[in-house]
Amino acid sequence: MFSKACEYGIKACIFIAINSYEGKRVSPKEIAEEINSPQAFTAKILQALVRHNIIESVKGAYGGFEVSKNEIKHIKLAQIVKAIDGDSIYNGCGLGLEKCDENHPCPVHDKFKGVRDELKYMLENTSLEELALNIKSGASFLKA
Amino acid sequence: MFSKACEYGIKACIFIAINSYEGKRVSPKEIAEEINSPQAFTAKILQALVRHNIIESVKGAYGGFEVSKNEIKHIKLAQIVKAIDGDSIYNGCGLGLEKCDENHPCPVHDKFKGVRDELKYMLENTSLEELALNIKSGASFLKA
DNA sequence: TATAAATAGGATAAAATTATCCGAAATAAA
DNA sequence: TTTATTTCGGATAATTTTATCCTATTTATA
Repeated sequence: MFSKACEYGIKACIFIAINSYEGKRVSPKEIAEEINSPQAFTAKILQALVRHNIIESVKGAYGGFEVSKNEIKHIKLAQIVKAIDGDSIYNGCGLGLEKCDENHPCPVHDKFKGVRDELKYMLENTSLEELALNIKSGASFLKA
Repeated sequence: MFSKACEYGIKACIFIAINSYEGKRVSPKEIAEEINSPQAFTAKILQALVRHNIIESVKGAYGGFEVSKNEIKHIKLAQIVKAIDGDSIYNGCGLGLEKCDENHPCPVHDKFKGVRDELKYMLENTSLEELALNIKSGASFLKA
């Protein structure tokens, strides 16, 4: 469904958000440990998220990654997914046709529409806040 | 969503089904042309589909790939997808956790449930027959 | 039985994704 | 201003996925 990079990106954002609530910046090292991901690879993904203005980084001593406390509730899963995997999950054809739309549908076009729309709705309506709070309360987990 | 191999596999099955209705066997060459895929790679996927008893192959002169006419309506997309991509699309965690279930859910576990169930329902209830008939009638297309 | 036409399958190669390493640049604090 | 800390970014490597090539094997027909 999502690439590894995207999975790491989502989990990283959640962990960063949790710490940002408490005014704490976190390093790629801490993040990688907490979400069980390769550190250097995770760092690359964090860079991409910074470039897409989803999270912020502060260089130098006492630096790290954070996300604006006010933004946490406004950041949706869709933004993170789009930043890392692009929008093929929304717009791409289920069978990989270059051109696939109502006028020239692939064999599963209509069948997929419902699934895709539900996925899209879910991604666009799930906020980082919601996911972070569930981790904090122990209702969900970032690693096995 | 699906791997390239799986996309090719689904399209190949549809084309084979269409021809099997008319008692015609088809070669990897014809298939690849019709579904716009690399021929040798497609041939490998056909072999896998044969091993999974989804399609049949006949070696030698006048041979080719076919699917039993009576089976076409009973073959579901789910079988093809499972044969090629495995069942990670059903059972795998959306965020890649080794262990992710009701008791130890990843952050998006519940959110994903609906999407995954709908996808599963769709794959299990869409028959090769239905897809093949839509291609025959010109309602959908195997390539752009 | 010989021949031509097909699939089967092993060995590689190319491309994309995932992952690692290391030095440069930035920054806070001593 | 120096130092320690930390992100940035380029280069490279490993792995997986996708793709190609070539030979062996099978089979219908002449």
